[in-house]
Amino acid sequence: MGDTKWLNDDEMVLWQAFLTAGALLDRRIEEQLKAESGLSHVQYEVLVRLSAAEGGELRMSELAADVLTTKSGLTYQITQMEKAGLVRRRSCAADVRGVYAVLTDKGRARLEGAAPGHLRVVRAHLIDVLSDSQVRVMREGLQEVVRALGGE
Amino acid sequence: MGDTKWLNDDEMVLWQAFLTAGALLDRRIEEQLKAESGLSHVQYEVLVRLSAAEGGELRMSELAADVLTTKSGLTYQITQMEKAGLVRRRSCAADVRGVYAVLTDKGRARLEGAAPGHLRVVRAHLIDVLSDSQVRVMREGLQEVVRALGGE
DNA sequence: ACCATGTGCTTCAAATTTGAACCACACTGC
DNA sequence: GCAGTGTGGTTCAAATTTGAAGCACATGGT
Repeated sequence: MGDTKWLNDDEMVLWQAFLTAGALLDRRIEEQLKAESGLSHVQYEVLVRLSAAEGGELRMSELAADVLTTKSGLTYQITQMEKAGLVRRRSCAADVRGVYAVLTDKGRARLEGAAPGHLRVVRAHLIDVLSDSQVRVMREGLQEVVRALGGE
Repeated sequence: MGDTKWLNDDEMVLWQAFLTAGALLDRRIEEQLKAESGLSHVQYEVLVRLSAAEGGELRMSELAADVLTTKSGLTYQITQMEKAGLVRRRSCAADVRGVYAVLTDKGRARLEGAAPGHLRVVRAHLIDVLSDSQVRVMREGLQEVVRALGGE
């Protein structure tokens, strides 16, 4: 199979910036969230998804897919969060194997406490450094990338 | 400290797509690299940086910064890679505390073997799904984000 | 009803990551 | 010279992630 198509300068820089931005931003978010609310980013995302869902509950598998983690990874996190009282498990009536993760009042409160600070970080380092048109173009580009990766 | 400035639709979608694209792409890369070359993404990046450096060697701290990992994280990886013969350590003449990570021939060969496959994944899921103008805008936008995060 | 196969979640051990010590040395100013 | 502070790397234990099994049940076809 033939020659490798290397990246040109723009492409190279884009790829590098994509990796760097992702890593640094994640780092900041992780720090901020842990310091200010005692949550990891995954846990925060779990709370977000649950609070947005009907009745504040979701099946484990769906939640795992939503927060982009593995099944076993989610099992671990939900166990932690259950110990912390942010979430509880409820078994599914229709399917005995099924499990719902349910947001508790404490969980919802924690999310509400954490959201503003989290938002500030996302704004400060991502959204607010971009112009409206950059936001639009990047939104479309990234959606395309997600599509290419089979993210629905 | 007043009200929280929430994200509008475009911003929300951008942020979500950014997270999703990053996570999914990383997953693909990790799989592909491990399957085809027995490397993790971090290890691949280490090889890339070393091969690009003068004499194929870099100080541990600089390398850690380059590949966006922590000092202890790099120590661990370099130890693994040293066992695999991809890299070796050399102590620094000027500063007794200093350590260089040095690329071995085997390491360079491994990188050369891995690069084409890796490139293909990056192209297939990121670069080639974007138009030239999207690449330019996203490059600039992401560089701005990196700057905002203090990535030099 | 029954078997074969698939699903949903958990469990397990191994690999990796994290962050806080820690050690040995470099450097600065006194 | 030398105390005080900073740096470069490593070490350590704890937390998390990963992927392969495993388990118990659901489902479709016969």
